[in-house]
Amino acid sequence: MDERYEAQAIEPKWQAEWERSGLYLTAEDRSRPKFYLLEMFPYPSGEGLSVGHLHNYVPCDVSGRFHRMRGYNVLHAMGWDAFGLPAENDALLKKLHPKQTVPRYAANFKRQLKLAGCAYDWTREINSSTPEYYKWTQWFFLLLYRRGLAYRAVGAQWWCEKCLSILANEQVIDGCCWRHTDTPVTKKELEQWYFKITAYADRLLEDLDTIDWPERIKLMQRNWIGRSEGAELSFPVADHPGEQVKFFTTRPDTVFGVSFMVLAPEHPLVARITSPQQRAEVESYIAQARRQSEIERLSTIKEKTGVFTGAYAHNVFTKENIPIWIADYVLMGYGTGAIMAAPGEDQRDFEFARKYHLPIPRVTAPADGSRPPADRAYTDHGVTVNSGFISGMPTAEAIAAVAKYAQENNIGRPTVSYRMRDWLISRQRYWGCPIPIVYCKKCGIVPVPEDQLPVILPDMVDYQPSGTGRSPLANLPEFVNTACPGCGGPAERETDTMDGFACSSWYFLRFASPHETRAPFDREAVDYWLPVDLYVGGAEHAVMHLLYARMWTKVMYDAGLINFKEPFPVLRNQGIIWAADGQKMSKSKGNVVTPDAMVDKYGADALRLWELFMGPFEEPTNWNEDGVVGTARFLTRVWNFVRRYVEAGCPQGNPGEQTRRKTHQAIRTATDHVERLRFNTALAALMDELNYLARLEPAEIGREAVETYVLMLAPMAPHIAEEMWRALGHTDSVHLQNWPGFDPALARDEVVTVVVQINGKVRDKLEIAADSAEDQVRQRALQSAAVQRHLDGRTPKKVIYVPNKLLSIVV
RNA sequence: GCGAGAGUGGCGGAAUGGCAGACGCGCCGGACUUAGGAUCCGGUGCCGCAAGGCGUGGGGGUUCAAGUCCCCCCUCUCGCACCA
Repeated sequence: MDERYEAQAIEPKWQAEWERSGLYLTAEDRSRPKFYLLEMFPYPSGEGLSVGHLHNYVPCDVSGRFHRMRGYNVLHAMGWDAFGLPAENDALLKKLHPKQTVPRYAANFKRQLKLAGCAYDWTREINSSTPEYYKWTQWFFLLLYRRGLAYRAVGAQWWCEKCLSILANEQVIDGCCWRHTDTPVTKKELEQWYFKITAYADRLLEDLDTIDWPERIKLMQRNWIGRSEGAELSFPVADHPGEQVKFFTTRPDTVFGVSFMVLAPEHPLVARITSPQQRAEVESYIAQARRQSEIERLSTIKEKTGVFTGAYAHNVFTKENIPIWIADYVLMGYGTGAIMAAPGEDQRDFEFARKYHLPIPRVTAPADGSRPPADRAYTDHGVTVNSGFISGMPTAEAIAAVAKYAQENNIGRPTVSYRMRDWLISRQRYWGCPIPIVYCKKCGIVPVPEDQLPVILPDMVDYQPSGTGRSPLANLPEFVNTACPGCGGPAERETDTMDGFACSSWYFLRFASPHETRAPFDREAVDYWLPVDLYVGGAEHAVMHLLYARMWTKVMYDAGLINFKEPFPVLRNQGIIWAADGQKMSKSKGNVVTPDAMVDKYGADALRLWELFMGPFEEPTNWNEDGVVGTARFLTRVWNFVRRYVEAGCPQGNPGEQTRRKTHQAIRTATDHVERLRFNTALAALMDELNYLARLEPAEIGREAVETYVLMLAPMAPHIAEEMWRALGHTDSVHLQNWPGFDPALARDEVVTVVVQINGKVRDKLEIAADSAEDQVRQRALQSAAVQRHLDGRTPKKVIYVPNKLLSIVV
């Protein structure tokens, strides 16, 4: 071993050697237990990886290496989420083609991951923008189509002026585009393809209970799905025979308190029922609502506004005619776009009724007999009053009674409503997976037959989005014009491409058999490897990728393609690493720290250790380069410790009892903490052990302590561990060894410190043989001078003994 | 507004209701050095010469014992935000 630890000298050497020997290739030994470790599919951006990104990749790498040493067959592979708007927007900005930029960026990511010593089986690398991959994305589209889960519909949809494309609901954040957070989305009327994710709403909701995910993420999905039970009812419109207002309510028990109705301004009924006198006012209100941005419209602070249509609905329960209004607090996108207003029991309706002097009947009274508050709605459950046949019923009973009555009298039925809408997947952009559909005048919508897949994304020089609502592919006659697969006659191809999230909805299956050409995956390989044992990624995908991938998995399950219902039974979110200034790391802010710079300065192992040590894996924290100095220093100390031992001739040694105990305790702690992804404290345990061992002589340390130390360091600092392992005389890689086990008997403390408290204050500490009897401990304590001083002659009233920990005396 | 999470030394952070501050950074002192952003040794929550006292956002409570459990309040982060 060299006298000085030089990371730059040993790291490239071992990386080359591991690659040469195929150390990280996945073993296809299906007799062993498997461990499928996966990080979320990264989009390889032109900025490259920062030390922030590594806070995901390094800990995962440690977990993978750890599991490999524990005897698992580990699948850990990497690929690129290369299709989609981010890649295309970047290429447009740089006046290049994504076909050039994507491979270049991906290669850079790969180089950086290797630089950091992350162990992937690169023979399994995938790229969603290659025909070998997107052929199967198209195949899945057809699977969904066949199963009635892909359909075309016209509707007003979210449009981003910067993306020049339609977006899915999930991709609109605070009224802005998820990729352009300063750009409010607008609505555009287009015919689009949808995936029927709502058909899976209940299962997506229920199965959340079966998976081990952060509660926060589960909650976000539950809220996003937004299931609510209630009833759909309808009231006839007075003087408009045949017209009805259909509405959804979660509180059918309040129907007797309904004093007006409200429609969304876009509701189709508005045009048909508005009276001539009200027409001008109604139309101007609709125009104004349309002009408002989504943010303005959804602002809850804003005072509610609305306009009377001049029409009345007949409340079939009270037999009264009630006015129909339009107001923008009613959303066309939820329920039926119409509500019954029960101002006594709904705060929004209450505010609206107050403003426009509409009646506020009270039909729910608090169960305790008190009066409902006068200045607001009473929204809690209670007892129904002033409500005909349901008067006197508790709210829950009244809800059921009205739903039953409605059904029996053809007024409505109990129903469930969801906040989640179907997933809109059409994108009017070039850089995406072509939708495998053909339009024929004679046959209509015709799916491209499987044997004609993939529909190749043609090369295009001029691929700028047009903004017309059609993809640039529409400008390529040789792409558009085709023969109908059904009748052979002239037909046109679909020119929209798929949302990039389609590609990432099945990629986790592809890693099991990445080169399979006859199917998206090999069934046997998937049966062995899937589902993913540990999935790690950022929380920002809570309602996008994670929801979509779950849906596709359920579709595949239903189709009998796979035997599991959830793709990611265990999910963890790594904490975000902010820049040193507390802001997001970004090129534009000039605060990005690259792994390249850190490796250059301190070495990959030191960088890796700091990524692990800087804080709990799942907690966010700020980047602080000073910490890398600390872990680099630690590695130097390890180096010198092992070097001293090697230079002493690697003595078997005769370690004392305490040294052996320290060693076995360190193994116990490190094993437990790495298992639970508590890398910071696992490393602290190793540092602590080094502090103890480093002051001993080589013969006192002995081979067991040194070797287990190097083995435990191996997943975290693979290069230095390999170098030291070889220096200890081994010819095979440290990464092929077993993780050390510990002997609980050896790890057990023989002598423990028992704290003596008097009235809750620590007055003395006793060194006592472990598991001493209480009597002995008590006797020892009473002999203590400090204890006697503080007892001051008083007799103990009560004594509590916690074995091996504490003796608490109360006087 | 609603929901979730968090608040511990100068800093990052440790602590199944049982010695608060492990481990590291920084800082102070020392050793070795021509030199130090190298290495090694010691110290380092606050007040106090000491004995001791005080300390986990603030206030109350439960307990022999509270960073940890309960109630109220403050601050920060995230998510949702007229979903009928």
